Amino acid sequence: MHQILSPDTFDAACPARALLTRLADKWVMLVLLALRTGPMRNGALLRRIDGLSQKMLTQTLRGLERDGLVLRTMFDVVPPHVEYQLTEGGEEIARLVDQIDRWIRDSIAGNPAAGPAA
Amino acid sequence: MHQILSPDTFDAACPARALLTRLADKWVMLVLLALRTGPMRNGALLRRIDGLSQKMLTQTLRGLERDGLVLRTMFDVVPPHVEYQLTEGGEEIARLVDQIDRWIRDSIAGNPAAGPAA
DNA sequence: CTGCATCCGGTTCGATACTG
DNA sequence: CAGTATCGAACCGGATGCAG
Repeated sequence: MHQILSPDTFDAACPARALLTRLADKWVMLVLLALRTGPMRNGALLRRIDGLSQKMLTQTLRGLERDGLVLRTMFDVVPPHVEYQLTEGGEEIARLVDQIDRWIRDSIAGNPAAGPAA
Repeated sequence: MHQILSPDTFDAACPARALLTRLADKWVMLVLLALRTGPMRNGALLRRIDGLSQKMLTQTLRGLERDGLVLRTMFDVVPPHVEYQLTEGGEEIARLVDQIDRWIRDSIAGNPAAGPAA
């Protein structure tokens, strides 16, 4: 277990680090942000996130599902209709990711030339 | 520019998304967390973050430096002495990353069996 | 519409050896 | 101690084709 304010090493075997590592992925972040506006279908996510392929979307959603951050709801109709939404935990994380995103955008707005650097 | 609460797509060319994407990396997150305790040397970071190679550390630090989140200080002595520390912006981001980390650890502590899922 | 299986090129990454 | 250079292996990720 790694924790701040202690001299502990960040053990690769730590379950918390494993999860953090899974979240540390660009598609994961973008999907979490996208889902903040509400439940969405596969196609909608695909259309909304530029550059995201079907393969990576499915893979990302499955991972988020396994980690309990996203809920998948299947409506048994034809043609198939599937919706994805954030769980409570997912919303918590997504909120924090959004804060990072906001900080970045504010930061860039303030320094149009470069990144966050002065 | 992508932003929450708007129907905008998450444009791959958006500078904010580019930066978010760079932060969405496991070593970046871990290094930011590690540096929260204060300035650190190359070797210390290497020792502290299990599984981190010299190559990836350098690469990660260079990236964070370019984005203005980490400051590199070189003391001109032999043997060489270099210290890395968070900038103001770096601390902001690191704080948010730490909140994600905390949430994860609390969540796991509450549900030892599985992940964040209920 | 949703999603899986396969292929395969590009990138990443770790190990090692070397420099100042 | 800090960092670079090189190389081969592993992984990632997109394209395509197929299925329920």
